[in-house]
Amino acid sequence: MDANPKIRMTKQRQVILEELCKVTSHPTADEMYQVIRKRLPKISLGTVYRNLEILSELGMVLKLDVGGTQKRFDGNVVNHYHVRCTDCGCVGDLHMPTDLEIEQKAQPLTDFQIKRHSLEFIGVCPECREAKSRRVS
Amino acid sequence: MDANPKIRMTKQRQVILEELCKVTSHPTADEMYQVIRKRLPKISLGTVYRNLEILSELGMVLKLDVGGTQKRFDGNVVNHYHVRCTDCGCVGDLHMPTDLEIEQKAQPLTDFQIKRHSLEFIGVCPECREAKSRRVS
DNA sequence: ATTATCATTAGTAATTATTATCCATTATCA
DNA sequence: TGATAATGGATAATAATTACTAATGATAAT
Repeated sequence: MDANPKIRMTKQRQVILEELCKVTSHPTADEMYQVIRKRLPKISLGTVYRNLEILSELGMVLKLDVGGTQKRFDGNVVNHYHVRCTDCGCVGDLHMPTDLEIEQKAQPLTDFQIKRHSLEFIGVCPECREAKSRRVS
Repeated sequence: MDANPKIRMTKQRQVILEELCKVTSHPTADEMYQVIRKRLPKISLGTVYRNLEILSELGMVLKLDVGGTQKRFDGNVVNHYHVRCTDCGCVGDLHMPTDLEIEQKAQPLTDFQIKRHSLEFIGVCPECREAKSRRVS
């Protein structure tokens, strides 16, 4: 294994990147797999995992470590915040300027060397809210 | 299974709560298991998981969904922020007033109903920083 | 006090998400 | 063209967590 291997943009890798950039739903690896399979029926789940990992190492996609059991992926690499639904676990974007000052404010309060921050809002998505109110009435 | 079962403060449950409140290290379930075993050698890992879950549902401890592969637990239920080390994954507290305004600012920008937010700083802990500089020199 | 009930336990099996391995295939470049 | 390295698909392995089960111990009712 070379330290700096030549990256090939294979069909599989390209389709994964394309499909991820198409959506704003922050899919899990398995959700990606289901979508990709429609275009490449022979692709394996391992390939999806491997390529999402590689693409995220290259900085072409974002691997999100938001709450829940599964990692999620984002085709939008520009720094932004997220909202997660407590009920269904879905994740949406929250387009609000990221606060860089807060890292400066936090730095004197810890002996960790702060590199970045991640802010996640937690709430209920419209669909789940709708489902809840229907249950009550 | 009753919808509202009577919960008993068993020895196991109490020791788990005690030991978690003693530390500020935000241990994983397995780390808790290792500590508890010193006092209750016969306890099983499943019991630790089950009780941490129950205690967090009761609001007596906090289940943290910070990055990394394992969930972490916190005996301090007062809302506060955390710092996570990119290298070793350890988690520290960051005692800075939590910003409630930010939820109000974010609300108009999403159709999710925001309940709370979680802010995590990401950096390098003193130990790992030390280890790094030693490797260079 | 005795018994019936029910929460809880330890131990183990099962599940879920992810990563690693193996070998055939394909692309790249000398 | 032929050598070499990257990649893919299939499958096995691993890690973290959850579910299941029979036994145990507390609680409440008689």
